[in-house]
Amino acid sequence: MSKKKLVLVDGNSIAYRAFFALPLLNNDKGVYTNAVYGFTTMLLKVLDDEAPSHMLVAFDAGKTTFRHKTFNEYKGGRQKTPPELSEQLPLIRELLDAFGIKRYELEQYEADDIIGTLSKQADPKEWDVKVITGDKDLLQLVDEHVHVALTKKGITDMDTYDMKLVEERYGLTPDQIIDMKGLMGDSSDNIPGVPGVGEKTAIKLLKEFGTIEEVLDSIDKVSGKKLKQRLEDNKEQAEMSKKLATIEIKAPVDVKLDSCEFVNEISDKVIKLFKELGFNSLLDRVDSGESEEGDTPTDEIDYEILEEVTMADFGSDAAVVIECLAENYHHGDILGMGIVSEKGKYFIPTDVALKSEAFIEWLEDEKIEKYAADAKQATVSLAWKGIDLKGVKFDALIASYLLNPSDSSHDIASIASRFGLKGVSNNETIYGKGVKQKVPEGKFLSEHIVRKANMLLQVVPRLQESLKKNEQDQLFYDLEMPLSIVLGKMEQQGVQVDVKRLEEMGTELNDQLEKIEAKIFELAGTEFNINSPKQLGEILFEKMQLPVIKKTKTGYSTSADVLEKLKDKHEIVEEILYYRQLGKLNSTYVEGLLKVVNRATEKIHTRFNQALAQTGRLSSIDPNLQNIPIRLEAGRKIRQAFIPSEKNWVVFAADYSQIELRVLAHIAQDDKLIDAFNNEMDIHTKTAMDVFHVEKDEVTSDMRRQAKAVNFGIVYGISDYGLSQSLGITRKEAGQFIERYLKSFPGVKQYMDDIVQQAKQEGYVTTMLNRRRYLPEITSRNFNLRSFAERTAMNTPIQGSAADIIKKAMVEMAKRLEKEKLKTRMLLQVHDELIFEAPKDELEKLEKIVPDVMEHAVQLDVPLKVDYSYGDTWYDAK
DNA sequence: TTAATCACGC
DNA sequence: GACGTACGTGATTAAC
Repeated sequence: MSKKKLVLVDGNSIAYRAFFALPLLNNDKGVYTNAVYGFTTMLLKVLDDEAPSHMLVAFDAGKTTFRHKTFNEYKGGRQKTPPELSEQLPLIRELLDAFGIKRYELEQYEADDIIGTLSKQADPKEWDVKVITGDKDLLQLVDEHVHVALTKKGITDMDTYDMKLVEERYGLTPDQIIDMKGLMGDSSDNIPGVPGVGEKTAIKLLKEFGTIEEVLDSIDKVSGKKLKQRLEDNKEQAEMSKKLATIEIKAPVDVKLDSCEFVNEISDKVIKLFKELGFNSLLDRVDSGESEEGDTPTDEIDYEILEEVTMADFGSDAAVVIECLAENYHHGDILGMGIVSEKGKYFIPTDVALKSEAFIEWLEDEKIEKYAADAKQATVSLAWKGIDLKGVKFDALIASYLLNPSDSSHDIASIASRFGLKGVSNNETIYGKGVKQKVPEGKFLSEHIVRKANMLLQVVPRLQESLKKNEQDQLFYDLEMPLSIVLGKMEQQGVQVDVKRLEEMGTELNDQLEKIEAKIFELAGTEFNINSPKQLGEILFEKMQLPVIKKTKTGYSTSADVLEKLKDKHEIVEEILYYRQLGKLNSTYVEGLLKVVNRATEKIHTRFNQALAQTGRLSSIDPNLQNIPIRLEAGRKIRQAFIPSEKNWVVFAADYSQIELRVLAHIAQDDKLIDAFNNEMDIHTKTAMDVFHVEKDEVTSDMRRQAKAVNFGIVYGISDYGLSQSLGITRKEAGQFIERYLKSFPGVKQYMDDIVQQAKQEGYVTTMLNRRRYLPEITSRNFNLRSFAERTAMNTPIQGSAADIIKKAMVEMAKRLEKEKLKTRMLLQVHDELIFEAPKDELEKLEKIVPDVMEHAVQLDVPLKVDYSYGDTWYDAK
């Protein structure tokens, strides 16, 4: 096994160096950037030269350190850090975060001590360590496996010291560097040393005697009367100086070396930051610097445009790109197809492809393994053409998402640039955007598509390797890949809509809205746009003088919770709330849904985004079918418009009961919660019992309501503020409430503490099926950012595991329906709920199968419970 | 075109 | 005590 390479950077030292080495640059916004720039060039050079597998940048923490206890004047008299430099330090931190490089600082310790501790922690059998600094003191750390690179002049020019070079330059062992500094002192750190002793004398003495102690013990033998006297007079000072100069190698650093793992990918964040900072030359460097041979968008690429496919001889392991211009692949034509494999690079015009039996056979051959950039997109857009794409074993989109859900885009160009590959332009460059979007002519189009396929082929092995390293193979191959096929089928199947019913609702809503509008105008004494928060605010809080409850950045808040509080102040408020409610129904649901109904089939085809939500959930767009109203009856009626697509069929809906809290019980291993679920207790009542210390029959409905809100908060990771809002209590009370909850459920408390610690150590949290979410902000000094990251750390494993479970259930369900040869179709997923349409005569079977599959998707230490129902419309399946 | 506000679901 | 507070999608308005 090859050794791991750890690079430790002395952040402050390098920042200082960079600042003073470079002229005071500033970018177009007037922000000083010279230190950041210098730091970045150093970083890029180190990444290039050292190719570290692990990396950490240490910073000095506060003003005082443990050394001040020894010597109050330590670092005294030092010039204050110039503000032009200190204002750049946060940017450097941001930069490191963008690079995904771990950074660390520790109260009472200096960066040196962190570096010393970590470098000595690294087992020489496993690690090679390289320290980057501008401070000679760190040379004391050099040993067989720890090397120190010292900046010479500028910042990128460095000498690497091993034991030999230290000996060569100083004639001393690394340990003796400390003694040297003890003797000669250090004016920059205000370490006194022995007056009159400089580097030369110090080295001479140490060569002769070995250490300060030995020098002092045998002062008699020192030659030179003056020197003798000076040593005699400054004995204690010399010893203290040595102590000050000694780097602590047992500092309480709570970083595991393995958590400093570093992957050298230039992320979008880095690019974005470089742009903000105006680092254009660096942009070019990261853009083209590391690309493979013949691999930039301007380099030529050799490919064949096929005018006919009689023999589909593309081999296996082929990258397939089915290009659609329309964002919505349910309608919109295929622009063309790109195939790249060992056999060659090809562009196939859509018409050529569609009339080639051989090619279609190739696409449909399960045994021919293919790679896709977006498998669901490719599958569904081909399905609309009657082609059943099969054999897709790798989807780059999903792989990229699993590796880091927070990356902003997972298209081929973005993935490629993260690996430092630049052989493909992004879609926007080729097609433009907005109104200017158009398909480029001839070669531009085919070349772009082929480049994509070509790049796909290159990134696949890299993505595979990363997945393996993260132990996400199973998650990818056994869960998300099969799920994408299932989702594609659900999308293409679509949901039948009762258009007439929707239109009726629309007419009715419009009538009502008109009436309410008239009434509001009358009450207000004037006409205005009720939909404009600005105008509404003016009417309510200026003209009508209602009390201002809350303000927003731009004016008065008119949100529902504010209006709710003003209800009894004026009749108009209730009318406005009602107007809002109906307005929302009409515009978003009635009109919105009608807009996306396929007029020929009267079906709606949503698209599930499988690579977006940070927690692992799905999302649904065009339209969003995961937020169809249910809470209020008026809205719930919208569901009457969702009907089965065949006669004598029903809508069948099954949902997990309290899946998140069950997952929490399991993950946290909280005995009380586990018991509660094992005994099929009402979980909110049980929570109320424990939090309020009352018996079951003493739980009032208000207690239960509050307990429910707390449970809600636990599941969604809301803050004390969030809870205070939902319960209408103060933040303090909400905080105490949460505390009481955690006291009542010590297992949960333990879990919450542990998971935050873990996130700090590893930099990410995981779900039951090893989905990851990185939380770089968990070490932020900004309270808000850090708190948010902490809550996310607690919440993501819960919500994400729940997402894992229902996804697994969906894959199993699809298999089961097929195996049992049922006609029932899965249509929608709404986070903890699956919606089917089913022939009535399959109901009996479904009532067994659906709960069975869903409840046994995974094995937890508490039972999973599924409720189900069915009816003639979605509304009736309640 | 973009940001801000609001509202719907889980 | 900061400061803006689960995740999404979508409609609307208003300023650019």
